Amino acid sequence: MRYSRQRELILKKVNELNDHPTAEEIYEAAGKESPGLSLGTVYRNLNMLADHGLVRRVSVPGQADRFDHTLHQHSHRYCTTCGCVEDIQLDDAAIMEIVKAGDASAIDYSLVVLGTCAACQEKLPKT
Amino acid sequence: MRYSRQRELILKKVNELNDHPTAEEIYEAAGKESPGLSLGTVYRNLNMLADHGLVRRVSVPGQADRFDHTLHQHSHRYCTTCGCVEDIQLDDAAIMEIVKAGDASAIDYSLVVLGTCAACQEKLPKT
DNA sequence: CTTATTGCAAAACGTTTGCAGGTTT
DNA sequence: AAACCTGCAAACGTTTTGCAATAAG
Repeated sequence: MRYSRQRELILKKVNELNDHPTAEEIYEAAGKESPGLSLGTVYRNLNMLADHGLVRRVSVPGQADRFDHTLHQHSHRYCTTCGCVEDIQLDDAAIMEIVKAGDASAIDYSLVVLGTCAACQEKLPKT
Repeated sequence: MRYSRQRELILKKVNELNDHPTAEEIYEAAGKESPGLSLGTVYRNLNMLADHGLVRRVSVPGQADRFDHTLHQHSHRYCTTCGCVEDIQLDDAAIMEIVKAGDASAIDYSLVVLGTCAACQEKLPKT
């Protein structure tokens, strides 16, 4: 992979926007710093970076893919109220064990939990 | 939800095609039995059926959604070689426990394992 | 008779791709 | 100079939507 200004910028933005930006959001953010940047380039680079393990792709059912600067295996919660995506801390090693018990060929897994984020839980008090 | 011939047929096809058909595949199959059926109607009905819990939507990263007649919680394997999707038997209760431990708000989860299906493992012997 | 549902076609959406020109090595 | 990367725009596959016509209750 040859160096390019655009790729460096895109990677920087994925790290800066440490929520889980979509390609579109990365495009917006990076475009301010590099006018003329094209959305196609953002997609091409995100794919390359993901292939090389420099960012993680987070696929949320029914949504645009998101990109995560955190590289180690971890799971996500999709908030069914506001639609945000956040990292959640699960015992991923234990899950991987269960997964391997059911399918020895497993090399990875993607786990998205449906739930409610902290912010939305406050807004919907059920005291 | 009012009765409709098309909806009944679509539900029947999801049950008959007990692999994990996409909307397109259901459209093909149902179209033979009901010429003039439109793809839009298939999508509308699959959404309705899924909302009412009569079918399950299976979202596989980067692919068209698939629909599953099996209603209870269960996980899937996406074969990284041939791209097929199959049910896998995991200890889902144990996973749900781990999930709830990490996120008390969890109401459901979607777990897709990346691995190799039985057919592909035979074709790639590593004896 | 009222309202849900249909077929159709157009469009929305996220993403990929072909190409000609520019950049990196 | 060769290979890679870019911007642009067109195309892609999937899914949703507006509409007038039809079917269900």
